[in-house]
Amino acid sequence: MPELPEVETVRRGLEPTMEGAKVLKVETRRANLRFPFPERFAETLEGRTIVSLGRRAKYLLLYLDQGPPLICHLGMSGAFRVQTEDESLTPGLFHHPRSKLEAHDHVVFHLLCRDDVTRRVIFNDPRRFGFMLFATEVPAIHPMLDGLGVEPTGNALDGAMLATLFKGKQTPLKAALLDQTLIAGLGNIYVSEALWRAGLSPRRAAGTIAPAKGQSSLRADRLATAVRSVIADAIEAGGSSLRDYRQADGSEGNFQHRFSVYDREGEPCPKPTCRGVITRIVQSGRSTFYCPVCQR
DNA sequence: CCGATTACCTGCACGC
DNA sequence: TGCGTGCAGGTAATCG
Repeated sequence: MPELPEVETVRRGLEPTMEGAKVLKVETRRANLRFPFPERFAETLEGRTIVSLGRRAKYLLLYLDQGPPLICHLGMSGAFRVQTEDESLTPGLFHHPRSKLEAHDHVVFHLLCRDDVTRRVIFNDPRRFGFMLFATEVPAIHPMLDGLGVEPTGNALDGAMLATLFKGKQTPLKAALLDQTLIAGLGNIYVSEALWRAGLSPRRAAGTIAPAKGQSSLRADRLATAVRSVIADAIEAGGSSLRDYRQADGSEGNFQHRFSVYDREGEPCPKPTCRGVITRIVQSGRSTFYCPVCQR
């Protein structure tokens, strides 16, 4: 489900509830998600105060007043929702620990929030590709985070850096952009969108965006700009809501209405002067959407 | 080492 | 209505 913009939206959505909250109790309703929960998962969290919420690529980080941060990954279908005690508990079931839980609610955090109200933050993940692990150090060192590439937020990623990262690579641009060790946070949707904005074919060999000797790095510059802009636009729109994905407050993101090519097979290319038709191809087992006319 | 494929899981849309 | 098939935003293990 969530690529970087969705995880950032989740982080911002949870922040008012979780930042400064004390963890009263943690329930896990099965032994594992993608991986087993860490040893003493609940006990380690209970009694702690959540100092702040961070994000690295598609990883959500809960910084605690003591001990290493909790690393959360939403996988394909993970989502958080917040319940306030008053509205969540059915009369007659007051304080019943299982009230209002739904299928695939795997983790329940009982929190005493800064405003002195008790709330529950519930992690739901039908496919269970998500996971929760403790970092081994503060701020957030973990094998899972080692080797992650540059964030496509901010200004660090520019044409020169992209050209260097992709230099000599024969692999298609689609695969190179999905490689989290190069750029961290892009997923299947935003790779298609960024390549359309850049006017570059997903099939083009990644190494060929580098400028020839003495030439300007036009392609690399265009691609870097496209990646940064699509990520920034998607964050600003609150991410994309597909299928069952919702923001933590229950509202939907808006960016799915602004897809130029993703899931638009057969539609005309939205580029004003282009007569192309959006085409779906499969690359390394996953759908890519692009316009074969204006993306070269 | 590299890149491509498969596995992990459930739900849903679709065709018959 | 039911059943089989394919597909879905993730990463990691395996294969050549």
